Amino acid sequence: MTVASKPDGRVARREGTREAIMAAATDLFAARGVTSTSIDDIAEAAGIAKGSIYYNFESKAGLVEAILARSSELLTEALAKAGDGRHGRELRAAVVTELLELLRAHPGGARVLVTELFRTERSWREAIANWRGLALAPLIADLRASGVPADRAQLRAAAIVGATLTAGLEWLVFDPQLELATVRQSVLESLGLD
Amino acid sequence: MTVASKPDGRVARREGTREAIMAAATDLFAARGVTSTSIDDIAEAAGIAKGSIYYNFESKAGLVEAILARSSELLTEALAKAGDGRHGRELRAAVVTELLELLRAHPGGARVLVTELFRTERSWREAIANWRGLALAPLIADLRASGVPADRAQLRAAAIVGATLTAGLEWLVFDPQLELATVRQSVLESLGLD
DNA sequence: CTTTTTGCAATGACCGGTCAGTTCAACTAC
DNA sequence: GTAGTTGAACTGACCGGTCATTGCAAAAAG
Repeated sequence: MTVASKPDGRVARREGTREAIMAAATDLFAARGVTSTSIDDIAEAAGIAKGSIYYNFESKAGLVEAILARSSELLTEALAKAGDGRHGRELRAAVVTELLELLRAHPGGARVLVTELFRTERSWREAIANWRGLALAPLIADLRASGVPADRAQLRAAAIVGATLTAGLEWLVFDPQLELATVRQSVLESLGLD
Repeated sequence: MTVASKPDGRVARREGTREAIMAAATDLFAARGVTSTSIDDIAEAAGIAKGSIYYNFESKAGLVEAILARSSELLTEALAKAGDGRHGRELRAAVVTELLELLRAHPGGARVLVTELFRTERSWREAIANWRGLALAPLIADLRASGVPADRAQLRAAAIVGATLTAGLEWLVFDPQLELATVRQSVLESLGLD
């Protein structure tokens, strides 16, 4: 082996630290909030030195943006996958399923995203707004294709995603022993999609 | 006068200061988050002295709890009113209407409540959990009366309230020019209650 | 194969600034 | 007189960001 790719073990090392930092930061941000989490807290939780955080990220805001960017990317992929080849109720049901699976795989990222979604005086506000538009695009497009006017489609998309995220967080934060299928079924019933 | 109650105009004066502090703090907390808002910011925004905040509230955490308590109280009242004498789909539709009206009247409080809802390492976490159970009680009770098992009723209540709050915040934060009726109709359609 | 060099990655003590909370003497409305 | 308010001054803890220094893996030289 070894013919093809990565010749340098250093990039792997650095990638490892970046990953450890982001993972630790995501969990702490989710539990305490961004501002209540210090860089020292993150360094300690990640088991690396404070300086390494600033070696790998420009600033605390940069770290937050990197985390939000990845969460948004995953969200966009999930909704794109749900929309692929589906329409109407079937598509909306797939959105619920994909979102819950994503939520289970990355609960911390979702919590950070949700808490930052409606903040108006944060440096990364604009970035979030853009990503949200991108992520919701497939769902909104399908609603519009079904004859729903633009502003209403936006609201309905928000309601569908909001219902799923809220029930999903309720599940993961307060009743993590429940099965995904149970949660899925409940959300579908709530949305009249069962 | 003076027979029955108010013996002193000073309590009204003090109530005014308390109100001004809570109003200013709520707006700032909603936009920037609790930890990113300083006591000096609040005093300046409220047009009162810093000392008055500590005369009227025990601490910053105490102020936050007072705000969350009032928001939760309003939420409980709204859901109780929606549940009064109604059942099934009619009740759930009334929940949507009451919540949106409450949201329009107190957008800041709702935003603070939502962002703190899923935090797990805050001093007021327990208080929020209790208030939430209390507020959702009428909705959950009706779902259970319709034959939904306990854990599912909890999830469905979360989904219904989550859908309404998410769409409602979308409305107030990003499209405040829309009519309440439009938002209401969109949420009802999303929940299959139209 | 062994030794030396190179430069990326990681470190943690440190600095300047911020903020919650305290104190208090003067002032105001009742 | 007294409950409530003011605003400035102060403290001590904490926090984001910096930087001189060290560690270390790979490349170059022998």
